[in-house]
Amino acid sequence: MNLASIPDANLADFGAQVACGSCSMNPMCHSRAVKNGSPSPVAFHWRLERGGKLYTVGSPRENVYALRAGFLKVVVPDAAGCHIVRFLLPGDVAALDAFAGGVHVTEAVALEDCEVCVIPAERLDLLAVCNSGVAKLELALLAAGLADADCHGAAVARLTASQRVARFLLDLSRRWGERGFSARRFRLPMGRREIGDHLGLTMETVSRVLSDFREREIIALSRNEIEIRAPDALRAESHVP
Amino acid sequence: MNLASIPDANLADFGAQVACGSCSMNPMCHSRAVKNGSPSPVAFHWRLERGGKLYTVGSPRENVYALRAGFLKVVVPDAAGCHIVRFLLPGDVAALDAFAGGVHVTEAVALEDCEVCVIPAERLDLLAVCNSGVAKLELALLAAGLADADCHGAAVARLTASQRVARFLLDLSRRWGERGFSARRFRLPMGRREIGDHLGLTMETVSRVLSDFREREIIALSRNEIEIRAPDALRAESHVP
DNA sequence: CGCTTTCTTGATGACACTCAAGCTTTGTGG
DNA sequence: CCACAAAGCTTGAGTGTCATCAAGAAAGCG
Repeated sequence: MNLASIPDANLADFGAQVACGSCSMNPMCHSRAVKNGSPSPVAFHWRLERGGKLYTVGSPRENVYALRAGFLKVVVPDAAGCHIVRFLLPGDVAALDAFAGGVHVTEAVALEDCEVCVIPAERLDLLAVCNSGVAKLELALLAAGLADADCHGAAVARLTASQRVARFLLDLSRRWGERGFSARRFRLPMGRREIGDHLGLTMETVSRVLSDFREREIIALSRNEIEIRAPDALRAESHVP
Repeated sequence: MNLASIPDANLADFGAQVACGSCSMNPMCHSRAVKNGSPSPVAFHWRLERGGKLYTVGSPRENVYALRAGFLKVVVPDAAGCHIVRFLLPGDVAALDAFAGGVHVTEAVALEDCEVCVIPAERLDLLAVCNSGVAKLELALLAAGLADADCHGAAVARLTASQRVARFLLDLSRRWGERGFSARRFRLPMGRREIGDHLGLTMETVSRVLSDFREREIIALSRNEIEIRAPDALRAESHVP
């Protein structure tokens, strides 16, 4: 069954559904091979409760997932305190990290109830062999992830706390915007501690920086939601002086 | 011309030549398609002087490179001070970052005189279409790079200066070992400042940590060379207590 | 040999972490 | 519906690690 054929009623209780149009996997779901009768890449959908894990460290590569609704964090349980590698929004793809050794080196945890499109790895491999467009899509997704990771590493290594938080907010804003949602006002599905775990800061520091931005009227905050009042000020804050 | 067919005399002045056997691209050079008469992936070899750039930020995707001799640093010129994303040793592959947008988002600079196998992107794409093993190799290389980047990001975000330096040394040691060189005693082709730019530290801090390790007889140092005297102590130092 | 570059070492200070307490929101059971 | 508990957030005070500034030593290079 293809994504487009899922009746909306099944997802009625999800607020932020992604249109398939802005999903990273979209080109694959609509590839010529699929139209010509190849099995659809999406085997089925899966619900995941808040706190549930899509896959864990060490588990074998079985599926790739397109996040349809909800939010995930991708975690490296390496150091004490668990570093959060990235947050995934609807339309993002998870489980690309097992292409190397056939085993996951990270784990993906639901920040709230999620729904994902499950794409069996075998089926994906089959599609990639038949269709070079799919193979290129895989490469592009991985390369984009690599570029993001490198950029994030650079930021965490060199920037001050305010710069990191400013960047983080701008990044989230951009990604929401790319999906057709408001880039000025959006939900923050992760807690302060999780933002800190992502940016290499403590919960307290994140809270202090956000309070500072609020006092300077750069942002407005309500626990789980944020409004960016002065994007330019935020950009100025995020750059090296 | 294939790698194996290059007479050794051409490379006589390179000390640390990699055996093709330990090159990441090895499976591709010896793929069935190549044996059956497909064009060899390596179009030609290229020399690069110390300080020269293999590719720069914004340049289009033209080639992929296998580092045959010498050392490279991969740099994100994003922040002031230029963050060094990773160092490449002989046998490593460069220029994988342009698969996403078709444009490089990093640049690769030679730490000393280098020789690289130049693999035209078109030829690689062609091979990947014909041979799913090559396609899988590309994916595996990218996924491994992604895992490394995530892991490095986590380390830089959460570890102390000594922990980061210890990890860096152990990582270099492991990689030299994997290539058949001594994992106990090896060259440090990069300067202190460059180590710092990689680890998110200053030159001075790197120097202090190295001096400390030397005083504790964990390592022995001579500017460009290092001997790891107590690997276990280094491992202990690199872990979170 | 003098020059430049790189590395080392010291003193000082800033930024973010730690510890700690109070506050707000969320969830649960009577 | 309220009271209470639990979790998360905010804010403050003190401390430690690492950056900064600065000067001197060692190594490379013409």
